[in-house]
Amino acid sequence: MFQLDLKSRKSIYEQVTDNLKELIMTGTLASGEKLPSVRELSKTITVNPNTVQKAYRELERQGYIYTTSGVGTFVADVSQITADAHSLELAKAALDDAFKQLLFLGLSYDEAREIAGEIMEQRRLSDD
Amino acid sequence: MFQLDLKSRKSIYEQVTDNLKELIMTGTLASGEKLPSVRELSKTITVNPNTVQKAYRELERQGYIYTTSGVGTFVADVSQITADAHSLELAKAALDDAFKQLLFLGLSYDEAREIAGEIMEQRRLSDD
Amino acid sequence: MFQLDLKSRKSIYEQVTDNLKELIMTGTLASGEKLPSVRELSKTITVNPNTVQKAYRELERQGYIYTTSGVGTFVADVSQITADAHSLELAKAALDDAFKQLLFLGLSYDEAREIAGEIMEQRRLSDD
Amino acid sequence: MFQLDLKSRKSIYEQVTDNLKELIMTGTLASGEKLPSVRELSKTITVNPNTVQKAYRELERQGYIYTTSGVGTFVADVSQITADAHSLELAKAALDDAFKQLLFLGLSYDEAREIAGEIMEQRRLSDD
DNA sequence: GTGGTCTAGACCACT
DNA sequence: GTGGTCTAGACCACA
Repeated sequence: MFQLDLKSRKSIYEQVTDNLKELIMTGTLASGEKLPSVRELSKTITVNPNTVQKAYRELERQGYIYTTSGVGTFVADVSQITADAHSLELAKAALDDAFKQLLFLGLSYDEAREIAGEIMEQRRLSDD
Repeated sequence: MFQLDLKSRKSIYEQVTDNLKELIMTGTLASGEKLPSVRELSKTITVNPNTVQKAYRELERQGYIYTTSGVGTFVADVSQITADAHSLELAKAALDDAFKQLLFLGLSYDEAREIAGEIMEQRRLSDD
Repeated sequence: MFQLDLKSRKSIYEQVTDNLKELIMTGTLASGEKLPSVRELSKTITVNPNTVQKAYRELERQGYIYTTSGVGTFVADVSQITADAHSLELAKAALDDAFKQLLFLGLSYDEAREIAGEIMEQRRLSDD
Repeated sequence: MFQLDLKSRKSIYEQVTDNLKELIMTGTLASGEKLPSVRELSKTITVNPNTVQKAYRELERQGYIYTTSGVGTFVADVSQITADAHSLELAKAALDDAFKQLLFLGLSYDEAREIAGEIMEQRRLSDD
């Protein structure tokens, strides 16, 4: 389930965040479902509890989960999630950047476009 | 020319690297052309010389520029640049990540795909 | 362990890099083992932390070590290391150069060849 | 004749020195023969005169050439050149270093040894 | 003038 | 605690 790469330049909490976000958005973690506790998850994936904590906080801030104090953390109703302008701009910039990376690697525009197409195609089934 | 954002998550030297890479790959800086000296550029963009140097070094390592000791730094023959497997994987992962960001923002697959298409289309003209 | 020569033409960070590379490739530092922290090593060998960092960064780029953010630096799986064409050419050129030096010192071809043989023989035991 | 690589990390004066040394040691420039003047050579190979000057000084210091003031620079009797202990140690260290580079690139000992053998074999004909 | 290295000291994000 | 970045200022070799 969880794909953590300690050798990656991405910080661990970010990887945890992304993993959970993916599980939520693909419905593997259903709306209203209870998430494992911080301590539990940190044991499962052998990561510092503070790191998991930070991931949970981040997801809550972004509206993907919510916490009922003393009870636990639960998956929010993701159908309500809507792109705020700021996050959208960030995501667009990230995509532009990534595409630029492909181009600047020496690929032709068409090659880069095809590779991008393949990558996005693989996301078609797993989402939405 | 140079777009530096001190608040960005991207480090300064990385932004300098990317800016120069873009200028080189779009031909604004022609092959063989002399780059501004480290000190000169550092003054122009009001950044520490060490930071500029780090960017230059990175670009040299990646084959975009070369240095003649005591003379200066020059744009390499970018037509020879070829994507090594490792960098290609990184770029692909970055693109996948960025596309995921779009999807997880609540956009439908088709919406995300269209936005991505527009972004990439804008890169068609500026590059080869 | 560490042989640093401040008078050498080789820069310090390069000497640190080479020293560590040798320790890694000979197995003295085992795969997965934690390297001393940048600050720690810098104290041990009385060198500025930035210098050590530069060495670590270089080793990471070359695949000998990897970093887990906030945790530390570790020895990578060196059995996976494979010579890229560019580095191989550089190494070959360096060897050709060194052998030329011997010849140009006035030694006969056979003398130079014998000396070279002895030097390389001494590397047989310490490496795989 | 002259192989200069401005993109190389080797300084230019060093490359000039090595080139001349090779021409001398292979007999292409015979003992007693007059070398081109500094200004002349600097024009021929389009290099700063100071750089050529430095190369000549270095060669003179090492005994490969001698200058008769006002007359010109001449090739010395290289059969008399004999390896001083210090230079020999330096050359040996360089060779050891280069061979280590090969090994640390992931090559097996035997592979490295074979590559080294090929490189040195190519020097057999051109020298001595 | 050029790039390259080193030190000292500071700040940051992450675990 | 960890690594990563940045600044300031200095020194060096090379052209």
